[in-house]
Amino acid sequence: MSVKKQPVTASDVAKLAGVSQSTVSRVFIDGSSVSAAAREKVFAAAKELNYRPNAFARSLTTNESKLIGLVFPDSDYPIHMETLQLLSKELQKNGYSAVLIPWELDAQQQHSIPNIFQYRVDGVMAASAQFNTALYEECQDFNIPIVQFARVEEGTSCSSAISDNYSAGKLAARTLVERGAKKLAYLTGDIPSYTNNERLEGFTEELTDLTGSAPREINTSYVYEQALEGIRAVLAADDRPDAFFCSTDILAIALMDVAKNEFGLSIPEDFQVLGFDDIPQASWLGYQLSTFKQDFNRLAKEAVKQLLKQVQTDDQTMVKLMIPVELVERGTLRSK
Amino acid sequence: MSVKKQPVTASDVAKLAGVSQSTVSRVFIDGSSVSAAAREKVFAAAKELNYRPNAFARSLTTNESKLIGLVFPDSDYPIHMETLQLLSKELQKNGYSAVLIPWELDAQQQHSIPNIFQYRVDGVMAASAQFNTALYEECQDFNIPIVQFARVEEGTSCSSAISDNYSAGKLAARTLVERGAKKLAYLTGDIPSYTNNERLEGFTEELTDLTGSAPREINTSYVYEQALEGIRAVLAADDRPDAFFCSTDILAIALMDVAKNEFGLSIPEDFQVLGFDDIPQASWLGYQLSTFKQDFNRLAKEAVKQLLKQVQTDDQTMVKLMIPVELVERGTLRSK
DNA sequence: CTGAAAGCGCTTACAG
DNA sequence: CTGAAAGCGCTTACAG
Repeated sequence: MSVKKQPVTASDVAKLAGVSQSTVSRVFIDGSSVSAAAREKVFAAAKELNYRPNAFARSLTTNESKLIGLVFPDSDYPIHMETLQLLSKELQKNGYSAVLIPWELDAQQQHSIPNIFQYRVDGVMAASAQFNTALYEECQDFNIPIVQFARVEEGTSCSSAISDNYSAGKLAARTLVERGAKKLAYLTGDIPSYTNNERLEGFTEELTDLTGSAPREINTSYVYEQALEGIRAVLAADDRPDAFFCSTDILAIALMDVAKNEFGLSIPEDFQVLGFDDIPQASWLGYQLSTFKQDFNRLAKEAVKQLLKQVQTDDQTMVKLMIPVELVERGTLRSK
Repeated sequence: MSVKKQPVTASDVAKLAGVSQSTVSRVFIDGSSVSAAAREKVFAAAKELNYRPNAFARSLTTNESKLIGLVFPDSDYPIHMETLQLLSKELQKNGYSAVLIPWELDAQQQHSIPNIFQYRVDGVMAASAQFNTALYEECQDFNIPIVQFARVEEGTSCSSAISDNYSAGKLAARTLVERGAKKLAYLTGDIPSYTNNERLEGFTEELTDLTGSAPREINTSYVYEQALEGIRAVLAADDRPDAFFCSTDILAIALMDVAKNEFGLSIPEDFQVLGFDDIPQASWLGYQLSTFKQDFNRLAKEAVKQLLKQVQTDDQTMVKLMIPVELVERGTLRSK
């Protein structure tokens, strides 16, 4: 074992400061009654000894760890890194730290999820696209609040902070119709999700209201390479849509890539495209994709706020926070 | 405060199993001597009560937390998410968990780094592009091993696992010259880094050996949007290079984007391009970028292995692990 | 192999 | 405001 420097404890500080250990402890607890004089002496001693309260010892008595388990996004989808930053910083701001819970566990490893609970996280933020049932049940068992970030798993009861996908869908329909689209399609991946359904529902309802007919729904894969084939089929057919609302920017980009590179088509002349997410690539020179931007900053703030509320109070009311989405116009829509 | 269920402790399990609390404890420690009979009884009781050893209590006595602080990548660079997954899973595999240390802290927040040390992480993995001096000093003070992932900060003494940038640079020069390039350039960003220097050095040395002259060095920004202007200037000038070795794929893509979209140039006809990283976009239809692929899987494995070695033994020898890089040929190089 | 007991570094009533 | 003491849930010599 490594020769770890003997850590300095509250008692060491107490000795140097000439006060009791209890007093040292109080100095580091907000709202404790300590005289200014004692406080000074303790701070001085603590600084000299480079003292840090031991969070483990603390949580042993307080029964709260100030640790939040973070189930983080699985794919390398371009915005996830930012999301993680936001979430982590927001937690930090509130005095909490994030412990990573790797989402991908095979059957044999399933038992390692419980391991995370050896650390007694106060709450769990689920930001992964996959939803881990074992994790969910474990949280239920231990009465640990869990909130879902930018996702909703149906059939579970946890709070969530998500973008207003339904309204985005409606706005997409309205916008595309306004710009003269006649044959609209909704291009999406292969994994069903609540957020995707909401978006499709909004899109369909609004379009039906406006034109009397529903959009064509095209299912392919969320993975660029695997989406290509399906897209080729759609573009090659006679009934090619003249407007696509894509459920991710990656899909929109895959669509544009095959349209331009393999079919010699122009956008928005041959068809209009609307994406979703506003990933960095959406603004690249070759794409200039019009898309919906999710307010991840606000999503993170709200999600953390809600989680901490559930952690710190008895109020376990499940709430679904809806954050508006913004249409970012670039070059893949016709002008009005 | 929330009504947290009273957690079940080793004593509860002991009572139910009809053994002492010490025995329960031993059952959950690998290598302790416990009779098979006792072990069975304890497991049964633990299962029934849904018992999880409290890691905080444990680390209070063992003086090790099995927690690794993870300073994670700052940008939304497309491969970082994968890296995080790999690192986190590798740690998990070894019985450790990762606590996030947000890298971006303004002056006022600098004190929040020390806070992370209230959790007594056993080691720190620095995977961020930025290097936080406060963190580094804190680690030194507390004698906490730190290893750098895919980066090296000069003037500090910590181990690191990085790609063999020097050899990649040499191979880039050799390859480009082989393919007939005469006017070679090295296109890079604005933030100097050890890894970038190594790559440039390899590139320069090999090129000088081969042709007698050094490459032209072009500095712009690592951010797509901000790189555009500099690239335009280079492409507009008379002395346009006929081959670019780019220090990131993002730069290579920005270069190709302006070349095609604004100058009507073709690649590799008008010039050849070699990237670095092999981000997902490199294989997109519109790019087909030839590039160097870093072996992040191996980097993660080695980095974790090294960190845990330093955590668990007295051997604090600083090592710099060099992982080979692979050239992925796609469409931006001429044929031999 | 196993139990009783001390101790890890804190917080928190309880007295004063 | 402050100190002495109990207690949080474990691990680990120490005896047996």
